Formats: sequence, structure tokens, C-alpha cells
Amino acid sequence: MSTYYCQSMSEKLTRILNAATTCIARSGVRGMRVNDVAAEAGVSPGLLYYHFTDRAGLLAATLEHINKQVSKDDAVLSSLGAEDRSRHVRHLLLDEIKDDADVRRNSVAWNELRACSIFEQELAEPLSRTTAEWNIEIAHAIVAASEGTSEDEASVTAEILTSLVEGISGRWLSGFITTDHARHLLTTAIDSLTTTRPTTRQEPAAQGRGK
Amino acid sequence: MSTYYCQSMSEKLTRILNAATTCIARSGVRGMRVNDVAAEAGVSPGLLYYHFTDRAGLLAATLEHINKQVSKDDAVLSSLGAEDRSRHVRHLLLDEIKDDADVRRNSVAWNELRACSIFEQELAEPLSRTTAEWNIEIAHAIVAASEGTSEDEASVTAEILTSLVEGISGRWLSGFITTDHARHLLTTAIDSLTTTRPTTRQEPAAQGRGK
DNA sequence: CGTACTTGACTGAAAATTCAGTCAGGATTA
DNA sequence: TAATCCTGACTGAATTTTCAGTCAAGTACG
Repeated sequence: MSTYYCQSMSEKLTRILNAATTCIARSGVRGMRVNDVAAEAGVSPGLLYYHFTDRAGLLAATLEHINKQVSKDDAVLSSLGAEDRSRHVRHLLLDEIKDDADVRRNSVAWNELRACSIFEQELAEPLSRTTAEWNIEIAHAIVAASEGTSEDEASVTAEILTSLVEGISGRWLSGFITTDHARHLLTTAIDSLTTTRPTTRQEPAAQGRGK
Repeated sequence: MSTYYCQSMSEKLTRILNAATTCIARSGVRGMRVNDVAAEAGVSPGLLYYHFTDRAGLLAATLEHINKQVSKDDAVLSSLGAEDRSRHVRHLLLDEIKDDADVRRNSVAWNELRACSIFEQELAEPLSRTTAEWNIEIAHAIVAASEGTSEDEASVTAEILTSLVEGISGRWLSGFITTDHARHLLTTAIDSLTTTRPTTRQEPAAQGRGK
């Protein structure tokens, strides 16, 4: 019902994009069947070709849609106390792994897209952009949390942590480890990697990593 | 010539399994075409169905084959000096990411299998077994390298590191980061995670940790 | 009326799977 | 020894299945 075509996005469009995301989460990018998406969205297959010219178009639109979902979680980091800032990094990362249908759905889709991008480089570009943004976000949070950390160091740490989230997510999603265990591993790693980064005492004979 | 069926594995069987691995590395599990595997192996499509009942059977056998390839890299850790032991962990992990056709091929195939196991749980079981073995191997190496580390701690660290390898591999394989950068990230993380963690040993009030 | 939107049966190409048949070489018999 | 039968790995053309993509025919709204 209703027709706001030009305006934002008709309800059916949204339904289709959500259906596609669900299908991708259910059986992967390569397992996504156009007919299944149509059925899931409760529309006819032809409609998908009317709006998105072909399967690739639907996929591209869905990718963008997922990207938007994922990156809209950007949080406001200003107006946080020192204690909170330290916890900010942790929350930002831990939020990617929890027992929440939407989080899991997006995570599966994201995981799939990354796996597919190895074989189809047209997927790689938007993906790498979003990944880079994520890294920057985390790096900022790290700098904000501990003042002794340089931008470069924070950047490397952020890359490590976001990669780790993806690695742990893989095992979590395939049911090899529980949500709690995944979060435990992540927490441990965050603690270890974000404290005493540079030449802070600790081992005396530390190799001079300060760069 | 000759018929050693019972013995080890006929040459054609091996050829088929290797061909399948190559095809998977080239275009993914879902992109693997039975006819392409046959062509790659230089046999007829029918032979694949003669040996493995169907596509799924071929896939399962190939998974096992890849698993074997991957886990046969188990190294001997005895007879290493203290210095070498410390380096052992590093090598064990860094060997997963390097500019070598075979390493990359196996890595791509492994990555694919992990991604697919999210959707097809029959793939998950052998995969999780191999992953567990890998964790144990790394955990042993960690314990051997630093005596103050408990089994439990080493186990957690190993899980973090192997997850990290998988996460970094994903970005490396899709061309988002270079081999050198991937190795740099991994090295940094290993150093940070394997140098005496404060928590257990009662280091004299060394915990300047924010928390 | 016309324009935007929607349908679902249909098409064709690509891929999986089948199957009737070939062939090499090992056993059995005389 | 040789003639015969058997077995089972192997072939590749034929068949079946699966899907992305098309299209003629609506519906609803202005």
C-alpha cells in the first residue's frame, strides 16, 4: 500500500533488501537464490529485476545495505569520562559478538562477504573501505583511552583487534565456540594488547619496540 | 598400471583430490564445478561419481584431504634451544602467511571451508577437530617457550593467536593487506601476547593496569 | 488514459547426475 | 599354454535439475 516511490525507499524495497540479507545469512552469498529472496520478501521474482537490474545489482544493493547497518553503530565517543573511555574500546568490539539475532545475522552476512571477496574482487572494494573505517574508529577509541599511545601504535593495535574479532567470529558463527567463550577470548586479548603497549617497564630487558 | 586398490590410494584418487583442492582454492567451495575438477584431474566426470557418490561426497573427501595437508605440518619441537623455542611459536604461526603458492592455496581452501561450515554443519565437525589440534600444538609451543605460563593461560593465548591468524589471513587473501603487513601485525600481536602476562605470577605490584 | 508498480509462468543455459558400454588384466578351466 | 570368463576402473554422451533472467498481462493510483 501507498506509493512514495521517489521518497526515501518504498516499503517493498526495504523488505527485499532485508530479505536478501536474511537469505545471505541463511545460506551465503553464493547460496542466495533470487527466488528465495522474493519469497522471503513476499513479492514476485520479477519485481527484483524491475528494481535491481539483475542478481549482481541486488547483491550490490544488499551489500551497501548491510554496510549501512554495520556502520550505523558508530557511537558517540565524546562526553565520556576517563573510566568510560577505557571501556569504550571493549564495548565497541564486544558488541560484534553477542546473542542477538540482528547482530548474528549481520555478522554472518559480513563474514560471507569477506569470504566471497577473495574470489570476486568487485566485492572487495566497498568491504575494504568499511573495514578501514572500522579500524580508524577503533584506533581513535584507543588513543582516547590511553594517552601514552601514538597514532601509529593505536592503528596497528586496532588492526590486530578488528582482525581478531573477525577470526573469533568465524569460530563463533560456525558453532565451534560459545558466545561466552568468544567474548572471553576477545576480552583477554583486548586487555593484553591495550595495556603497557610501549616501553612501559614490565620486563626489564625488553626489546626496544618503541620504534 | 597395476592394481593396488587396497593399498594407500590409487594415483587417480589423489589426482582428483588435489584437483578438487585446486578448484576450491580457485573459485571457492560453491564455485567448484564437478566437471572442472574432472578436467583438472584429467579424468572423466563419471569417475568422480564412481569413487565418491555425489558432489557432497567429493567435497567431504576433499575436506579431509585438505585437513591432512594442513595438519601434517606438525613440527618436531624437541631438541630446540631456549632461544629457538621462543622463536618456534612465531614460526609456527607466521608460516601460515607467506608468498608461497602452496601455502596460499591451502590457506584459501581452509578459509573457504571455515566460511562454508557456518552453513553446512557436516563440514564443521572435522574442521573443529583440526582447529583444536592446531590450538593444542600452539599451546604446547607457548608453554615450552616460557616456563612461567600455565597450561590454561597458554591455551587461551593459543586460541587468540590462531583466531588472529585466520582473521588476518582473510584480509591478506582478499588482497586488502600485503603479505608483509599481515606478518607485521601477527608478529606484533605474538610479541605482545606471549611476553609474561601480569595476571598470574605475582610480579611485585606490577599491575599498573587500568581497571 | 497513463504511469508506476507488480505478477508468476515461462525460457534457456549451465550444472549435476546417470548409465550403457569399453577395456585391461586377473582368475579359472582344460 | 591358451581359451574363456569376470571384475571393476573408467568413459563421455544423454538426461535431469536448478536457476537467473524475461515477458505478456495485470492492478492501483493520479
